[in-house]
Amino acid sequence: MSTDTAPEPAEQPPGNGPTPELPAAVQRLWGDAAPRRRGPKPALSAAQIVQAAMDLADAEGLAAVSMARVAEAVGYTPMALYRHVSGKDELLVLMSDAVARDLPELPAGLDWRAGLEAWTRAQIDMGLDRPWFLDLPLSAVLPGPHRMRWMDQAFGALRSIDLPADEKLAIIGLLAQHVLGEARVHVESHRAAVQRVRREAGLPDGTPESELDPAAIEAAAPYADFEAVLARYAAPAVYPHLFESFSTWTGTVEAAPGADDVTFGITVVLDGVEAYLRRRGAIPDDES
Amino acid sequence: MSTDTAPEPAEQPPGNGPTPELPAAVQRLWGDAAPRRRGPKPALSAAQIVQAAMDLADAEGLAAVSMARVAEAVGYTPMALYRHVSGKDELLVLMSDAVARDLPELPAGLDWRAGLEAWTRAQIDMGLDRPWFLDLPLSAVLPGPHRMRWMDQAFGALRSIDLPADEKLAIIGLLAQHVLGEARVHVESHRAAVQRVRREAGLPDGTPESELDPAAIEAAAPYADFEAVLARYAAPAVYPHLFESFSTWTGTVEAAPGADDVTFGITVVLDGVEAYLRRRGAIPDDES
DNA sequence: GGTAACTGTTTATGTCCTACGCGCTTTAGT
DNA sequence: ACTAAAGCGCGTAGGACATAAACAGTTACC
Repeated sequence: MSTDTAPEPAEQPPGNGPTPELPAAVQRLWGDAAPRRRGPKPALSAAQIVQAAMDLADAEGLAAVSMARVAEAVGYTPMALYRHVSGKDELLVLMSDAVARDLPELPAGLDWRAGLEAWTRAQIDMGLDRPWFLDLPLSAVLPGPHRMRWMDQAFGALRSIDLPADEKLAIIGLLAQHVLGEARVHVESHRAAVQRVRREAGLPDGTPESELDPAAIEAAAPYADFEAVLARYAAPAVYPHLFESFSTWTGTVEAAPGADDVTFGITVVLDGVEAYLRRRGAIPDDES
Repeated sequence: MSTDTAPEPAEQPPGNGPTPELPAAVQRLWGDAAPRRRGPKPALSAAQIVQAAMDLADAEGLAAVSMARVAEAVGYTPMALYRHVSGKDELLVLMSDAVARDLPELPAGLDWRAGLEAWTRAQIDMGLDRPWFLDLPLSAVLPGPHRMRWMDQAFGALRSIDLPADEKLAIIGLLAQHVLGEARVHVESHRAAVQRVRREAGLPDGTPESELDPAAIEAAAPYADFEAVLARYAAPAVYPHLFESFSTWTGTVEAAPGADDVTFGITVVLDGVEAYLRRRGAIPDDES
C-alpha cells in the first residue's frame, strides 16, 4: 500500500549553486537534505511518520492527526518526530504530496478533452477517497515530486494544443480548483446527509456512520436542509426568486438527463475551456 | 459598520409544528429561540460576540479567533460567551452568515450572464477582502438569512431562464464553488508572494507585510516557486511534458489578452454554463 | 581516544476549548 | 409582596494540543 515506485527525488545536481530561495518544506519534499552521517542510525524516518499520519487521517480524519497520536502510532514519543519533520506544518506538506502518489497513470492516446476529463475525474475520486485531503490548508499544497508528476500528465493531455505554457497553466489551475470544490461539496453533502439521518433517528451526534442505515443516507436528499429552511423560515416577500423557482419543486432531484453531479461540473467547465481554445485558435472550429 | 438592515428573521410562524429536524446552528441562525424572559437582562448578545469575532478575524485572521480573545474583545470572560453561543462551532456558523450581509445588492435589469458575472465577482471580491472566510470549514457554511438572500439574487439573475429549480441550483452551486476556489488561490498566491519576498530579503517569517516593499510583492511572479522547482529539482526525463511546455517559457506571465486571472476563470465557467443552457434549449441559439 | 554530530527522551510552557458549579439578578406566579 | 425558578456572568479546572530546551546515549571521523 505504500511502495514508492513513483519518481524518486532526482539525483541532486551538485553544481546548481547554493540552495535557492525556496520554502524549506519544498526542499524537504525533494529530498534536499545535507547527507551528514555521524550519529546513530535513525530508527525512525520521515516516510514512516508520513505513512502513519496518512493512515490515521484515512481512519479518523485530519483532526485526528496530532503529533501525539502519530507518535503513538509509530511507537515513539511525540518529540521524536521533530527530528525528522520540522513541525506539524511540514508533516502536512509531506502528506499532501504523498497523496498524489496514488493517482493513476492516465491512458495514453486520449485527445485533450478526454485526457483532461480523466485527469479531473481521477482527482475528484481521490478527494472522495481521502476527504482529509480537502481539509488541508492550501499552504500545505506545494509542488512536490508526485504532484509535479500529476501536473506533467495534465500538460501531456494538452500536448497537441498550441498555447503558451502560462495559458495551459491557467487552464489546469482552473480544473484543479474545480476538483477541490467539487470533491469538497460531495464530501460535505455526504456528511450532512449522515448528520441528517442521525438527527431523524434521534441518535447522538457521535454515532459512527457504520451504525446507520446506508439506504437512509443514500436517500437523504442533498438539498433537504436548504428546502426545509426555505419552507420553515424564509418569507416569500424577502426571497421572491427562490420562492418562484421552487414553487414547482418536486423534491426529487432529477439532474440533467443521464448526468450525475460530477459529470455536470466537468462538462460545463470543459465546455468553457473548449470555447476558450476555439477563441484562441488553438483547436479547429469543426472539431466535435 | 454593523447596522443590520438586511432581512430580519421572519416573524416565527407559530403553527408550523414542532421544531423540525434542522441543525441547531441553523435554528439559531434564524433567530429561532425560545423567547423566555425570566432572568436578568443579558448585557451581552450573540450579535456583539459575532461582531467582535469578525473584527478580530479581519485584523488578524481566523486563527486569532479564540473564545478567549473574543471574550477579551467584548470585555467579558471566556465562559460568558457560552451563554449566547453554544460553542466555537456555532460562532463560526454565525460569522459565516454575517459575512454575506455585506454583499451588495445587484443592479436590476441585467441579463442572466451579466447578472451571474456580477454575482460571482462580488463574492470573489468579498473573499479577497475577508480571507478568513476561506478558512472556515465548509460545515460552518449553512443556509442563514443573509446567505439565502444572496442565493435569491442568483436565482433572480436566472429569472428569465426556463429551467427546473434543481438545475438552476446546480449552476449556482458550480459558480459558488468556483468563487471559493478562485478567491482561495488568489489569497494563497498573495501569501506565497509575501513569503517569497521575505525569504529573498532575509527577513524573519513573522515580519508583517506592512514592512515589506509593496512593489516587490506585486512583482513576485505567481509561479515563481513552481518554476524554481522545475529548474532545480525536476529531471526532464520524469517530467517530459512540463519541460516541453516550459522550454519556451519567458518567465513573464502575459495572460490571455487583456484579462486578469479572475476574468479568465469567470469567462470560462460562464461560457460552459452558456453552452449548457443552449443545449437545454433554455436560451436561443442566436443570443450573443 | 577524543570529539563532534546526531539520536530519541524527558520536562515544561503556553494556548486552546469547554464541563461544571457558584452566586447574583430578574421575572412569573401566587 | 413574596417566593421560586430561570437566566446571567464568572471562577475553577481538566484535557488536548504544538513545541522549546536541556539531557543522555550512540556513532563516525580525525
